[in-house]
Amino acid sequence: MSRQPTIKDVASKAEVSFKTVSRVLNGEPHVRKEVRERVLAAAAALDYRPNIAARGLIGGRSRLIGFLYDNPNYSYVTEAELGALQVCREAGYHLAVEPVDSQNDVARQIEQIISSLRLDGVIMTPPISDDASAMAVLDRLGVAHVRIAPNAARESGPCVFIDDEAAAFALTRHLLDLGHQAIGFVLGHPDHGASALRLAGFERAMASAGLQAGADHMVQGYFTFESGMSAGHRMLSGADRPTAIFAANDKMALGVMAAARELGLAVPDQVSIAGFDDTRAAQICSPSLTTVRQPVDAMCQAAADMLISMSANEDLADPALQLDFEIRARRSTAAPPG
Amino acid sequence: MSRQPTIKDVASKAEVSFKTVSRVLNGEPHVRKEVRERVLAAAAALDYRPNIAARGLIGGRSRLIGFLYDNPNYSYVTEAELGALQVCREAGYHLAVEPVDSQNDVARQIEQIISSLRLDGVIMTPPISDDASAMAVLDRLGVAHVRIAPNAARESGPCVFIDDEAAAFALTRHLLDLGHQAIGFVLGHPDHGASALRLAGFERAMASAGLQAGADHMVQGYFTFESGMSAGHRMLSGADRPTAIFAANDKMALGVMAAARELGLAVPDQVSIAGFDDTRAAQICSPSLTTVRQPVDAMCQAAADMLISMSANEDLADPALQLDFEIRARRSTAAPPG
DNA sequence: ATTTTGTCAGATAACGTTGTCAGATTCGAT
DNA sequence: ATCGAATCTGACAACGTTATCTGACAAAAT
Repeated sequence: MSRQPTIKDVASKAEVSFKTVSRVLNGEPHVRKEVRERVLAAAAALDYRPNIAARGLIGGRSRLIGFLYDNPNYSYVTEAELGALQVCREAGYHLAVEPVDSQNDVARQIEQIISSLRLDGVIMTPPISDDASAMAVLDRLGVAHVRIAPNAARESGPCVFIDDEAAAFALTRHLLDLGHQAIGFVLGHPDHGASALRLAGFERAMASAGLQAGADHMVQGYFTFESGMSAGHRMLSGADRPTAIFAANDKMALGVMAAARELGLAVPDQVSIAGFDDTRAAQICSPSLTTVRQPVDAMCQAAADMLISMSANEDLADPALQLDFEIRARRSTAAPPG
Repeated sequence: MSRQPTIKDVASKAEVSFKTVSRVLNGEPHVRKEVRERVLAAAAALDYRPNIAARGLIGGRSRLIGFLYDNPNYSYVTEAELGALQVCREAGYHLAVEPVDSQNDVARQIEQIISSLRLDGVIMTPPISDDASAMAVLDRLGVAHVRIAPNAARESGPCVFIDDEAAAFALTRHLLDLGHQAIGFVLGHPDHGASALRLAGFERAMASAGLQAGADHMVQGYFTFESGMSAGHRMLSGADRPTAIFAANDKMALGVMAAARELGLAVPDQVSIAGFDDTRAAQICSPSLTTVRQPVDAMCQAAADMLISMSANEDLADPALQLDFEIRARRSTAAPPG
């Protein structure tokens, strides 16, 4: 276990001052090519790696990006993390993952995380990407941030999103095109910004077909399996049950599917079910679930890219980036019975 | 955006030298109670938080713990992360999450991560907790590490695990107690250490009942849904199909369940299915899956605790910590038909 | 009263890097 | 040859903290 080589070790090996080594390593100009190569060779020979703490101390830049979330959805978080991580690593940055408990004082938690870690920037995933107090803290501390799929205030700062409204519209159209008319909708968690947009897309598609979902075909859910199941029970037990149910996320759709099974209704023969997110479970379940794919990893890749540019004081080409969604039509949807 | 308060700001507010502040904040002795309280009050008033970079620079301790994984299982990783994170935060540490690609040179990747981040310690999750070259690098660099659920060399360093063999034994006993005799087994990924142990537990339980699984009732899987499905097809299409199948993890069990459904076999009436891990999907699926619960979060909490103690140069009470598993008997297992 | 011991507090040096500035060298133009 | 400008290089300070040493003071022992 030998000491890590420092910049001075490289300097003496390359027979230059340690400042010159610093210049070479940071790609600064004014170094002769011959010297540059000598330094590079020495650094490589010693397998030198700069001390991130020392760098952070002087420059204020920690080369650390925070990934903040409060999301019980495992696959979402992991996929998001992976996307961010990939970009970070390529740029020599690292990711500090920090769960936040949005029940308690979010602003305080975030302030703690930021100031103890001196993060260069943070990625805010839903639902905290819509937490106004959290955003206020970030602004006050002057910390760069990119929001993933926020609902409100897309103009007010960098963010990455898909067009939830258009996606919900497209998925509803898919159901309408199959011939469904009585379509139920399970609303998402009221605190998640996307919920309202998905509802709007659903309603617009219905209206475009001259239809309107009845009040008993619109049930509030909370993005959980259980809430989907109870919503499913409620809609499918009624007299005029819908022939298709669109749940605002996959977990609720799986809940609806469980309810259908308990009630002895075949999917998709008697009732079609669709979700939103394209989680792994949507691919695995039986029948596989028709859903909307959000490019979660690409979104977080883009976010990390933006933050790294920002911390290098570059201007962002586009602070509000919209990525494409994709409809994944699978086995859980089919033409209505009769 | 005002500058973060430094230790000197606290010092001048409390009217002591900045070194005294440092003493108070680090809980060092030789500070009068009155002074200590004055300093604490000043620190609180300024909302002072130490600069982690400066600390890391001087002490060599980064207060950063690495969480290394190469595991396609989302829920496992997230739950593990959460457990570690919780402990870290309480102790003022942070977690750097680093996926590793075990296809390529693991040792080199780890060396890069460690030396660029100066991690105080790393948590190694399966399957890399069994990668000998990775362990060799960690030893060489003198980085503290705790392995989660390793197979090999439990004596050779700190680790946390459950008794996979006993758990597989207990679950197999559960099937035997229900009256099953023809029990199939889907083996885990050969690179994961737990696979061999789970197989051993299964075989011991079978032997204890005077039984032995035939070769066509033992199929190699790879911990994926797809491998489980193909294994299920193979076992359930044969002439003497088993009345119960025990898959070495939940994903494969779900695959077996899908295969059963495709073959028109009712679960659990015609065939019982059991898994291992108690993933979220095991609770959600229909019928819900009988499985073994590993306390993944508790395991990682313990690992983080151990690393923090180690970085404070404390001795570990027990470098090889065994936690308890739990059998979750659910709806996917029942008495055999007939 | 004087010495010894112990407790408390401060001054100063380090940690490894980047920023600032000044000095040295090279080159082209007079 | 001589100067000016550009290019290159190095010395030194700075970042915010902890470690080490040294000094001041009080209490206890002579």
